[in-house]
Amino acid sequence: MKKHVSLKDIAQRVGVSTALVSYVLSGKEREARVGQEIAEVIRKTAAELNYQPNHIAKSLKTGKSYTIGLIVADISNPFFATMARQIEDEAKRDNYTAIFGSSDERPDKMRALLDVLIKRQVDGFIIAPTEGSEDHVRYLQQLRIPFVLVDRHFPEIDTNYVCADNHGAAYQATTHLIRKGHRAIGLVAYRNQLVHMLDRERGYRQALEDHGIAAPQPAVLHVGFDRVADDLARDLPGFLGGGRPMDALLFATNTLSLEGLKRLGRLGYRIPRDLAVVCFDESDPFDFFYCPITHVRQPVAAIATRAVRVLVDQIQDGERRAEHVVYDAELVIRESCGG
Amino acid sequence: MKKHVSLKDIAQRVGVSTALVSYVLSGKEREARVGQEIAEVIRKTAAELNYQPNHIAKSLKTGKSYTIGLIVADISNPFFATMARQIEDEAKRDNYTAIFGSSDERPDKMRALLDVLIKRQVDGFIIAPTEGSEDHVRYLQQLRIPFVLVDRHFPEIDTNYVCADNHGAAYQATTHLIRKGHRAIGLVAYRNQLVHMLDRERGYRQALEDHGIAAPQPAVLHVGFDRVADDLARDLPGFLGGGRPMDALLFATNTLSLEGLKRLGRLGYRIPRDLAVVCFDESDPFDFFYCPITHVRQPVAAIATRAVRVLVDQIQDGERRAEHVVYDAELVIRESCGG
DNA sequence: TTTGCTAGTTTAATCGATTAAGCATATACT
DNA sequence: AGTATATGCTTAATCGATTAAACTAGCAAA
Repeated sequence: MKKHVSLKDIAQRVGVSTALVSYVLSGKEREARVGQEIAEVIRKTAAELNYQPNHIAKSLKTGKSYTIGLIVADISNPFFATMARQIEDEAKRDNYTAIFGSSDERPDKMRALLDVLIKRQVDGFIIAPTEGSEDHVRYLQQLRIPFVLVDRHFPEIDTNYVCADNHGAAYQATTHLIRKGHRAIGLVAYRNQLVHMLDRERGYRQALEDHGIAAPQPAVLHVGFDRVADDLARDLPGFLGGGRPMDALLFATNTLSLEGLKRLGRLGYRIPRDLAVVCFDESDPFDFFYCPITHVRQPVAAIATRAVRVLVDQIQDGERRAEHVVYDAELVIRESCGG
Repeated sequence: MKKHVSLKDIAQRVGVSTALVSYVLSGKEREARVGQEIAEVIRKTAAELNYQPNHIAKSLKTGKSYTIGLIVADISNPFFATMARQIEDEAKRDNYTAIFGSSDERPDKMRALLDVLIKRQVDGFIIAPTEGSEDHVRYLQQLRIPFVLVDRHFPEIDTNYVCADNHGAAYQATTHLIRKGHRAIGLVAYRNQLVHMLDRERGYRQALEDHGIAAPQPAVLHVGFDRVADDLARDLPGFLGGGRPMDALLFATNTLSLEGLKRLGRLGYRIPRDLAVVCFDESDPFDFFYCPITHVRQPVAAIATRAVRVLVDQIQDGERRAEHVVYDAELVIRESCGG
């Protein structure tokens, strides 16, 4: 059992040059004017030997790996896992395959992943960039490697990006809480400067302002990415029960939501009786909570498929200008904001 | 801005042959007796030019891609997403990178994925094989491509595998239900012949038998993988309320659990009052359910890291005999089985 | 002076596929 | 007959790195 069947093996067996075999098997027989009979023989022999072209050799020669590097914060986070799946499916349509890596929201890890994948000659990247990774993004631009940012992006850098309308989503969620009669509405967000997080905060504040409601002091509880549970345990009680007690909370991500809901339970809050809640993202628990949770559904599938499209377009035409795609998010109304 | 810096560029700049550069940059300067000064110059120049070795060229020459193909049922399923993340981290220790693909439990898709990844010259596979993919597994054996099966395996084929003790886990879960006083215990499982599913069923039956309890008729509700919600909607009521009504259910996977719990809610069952429940796998909702769910926690991290270890060992020594690793699962007791 | 060794470096083949260019031979056209 | 064109196939360079083998000095020993 030979380890690998190459063009050469087929060529020898048929008694022709490897060139001819290559032409036939890569569908160039018309352009290369290959004879009908010999083409048939070649095809048959290839099938007999179960020839599998060596994609690596092809890549080396053509300079195209048909591989997409996918860098997210954490592939085990359902938000990114779902996105990964959609990207996989969409990429397959164009014969692309994805290699993934998790940055854990750390710019150094992100950079390391970029370098590993650049060495592997990926044709382009789909990236949920970490905070403080502006230079790494510029680095990709210098190298002229196509990429699309998803979920977040950097307003000061002109790049492709595909994301949800975070401002609008937060605005809508906050407005919903206001309509339901809540006035002391707090936001629980990550302590970072990424635009998706800031937009959520801005959308939230804008909604309060537009409805003539003063933001609580403080209005936002900032939580560290890698210490969500601890920070919430320490800070949530004070945040909720400050000068003027909160009567509603908006959680800015699925992870924050889950930890927050757990903590609220331990603190004895009943939802929506003691506190109304809206969460960002989707999460199975939202449906299973004793009080189903009103949440902001991001169009993950649309973001993923569009990101692939934009990337593939960019790969095929490196000169095309950056695309900025923003999808509306949807407020899924359940029962966590009261009647 | 040059697209790519190669060994040649460095060689020209320094005024030596590419061989020398290669020796220095791949740490072979001792064996190749490269001069100290020139080695320094080469290293400095490489750094200046930000040289990134072309991994593809290297792979072509060495025949090693340092890439692992990961094939699971669905990367967006938290069980597999978590596994993917652990595999990513463990593989990185040995400089391996993972390419993933989702089979959707379909053997044809699995085969297609195998072929795509074989063409890409992955050094080995970690696979959660689909039902009916025995021939594809044998195909890998014929090609002498190292692989490790995870989660499931084929008893009749001698391969590496790493999985949980499904029989023991189901036995333990069922025994727990019995101890809690339940007698009419049903199992909800996928309709397939994969060993992990059969083992769960066998463990369940064995526990009943060992405790002198007759299995309900029917004892198992079989559900199609791609029609979980529909099948449950149609069959669950009859299954529960048959001749002798069920007083406890064991769900064989996380997806079945979630759909099952939803359906039970709609049917008006209160847990554990009307029905006790134990679920397989972990899932965020289990903690958030109005009645936290007793469940079987599989050692996903252990399975993933061990699978990588076994695979890497196999890659390095193709002759080593197949390893069979079975990890105990843990019953996490919550409140869904009554006091 | 010749031989032998060592250190330092280059040469060139190789991995497997792609593809421009070249070389025959056959047929068509004037 | 002589030239042009089409057909069918091969040659050989190439992608970028690896590495066995060859080569060149320089120096020591005999």
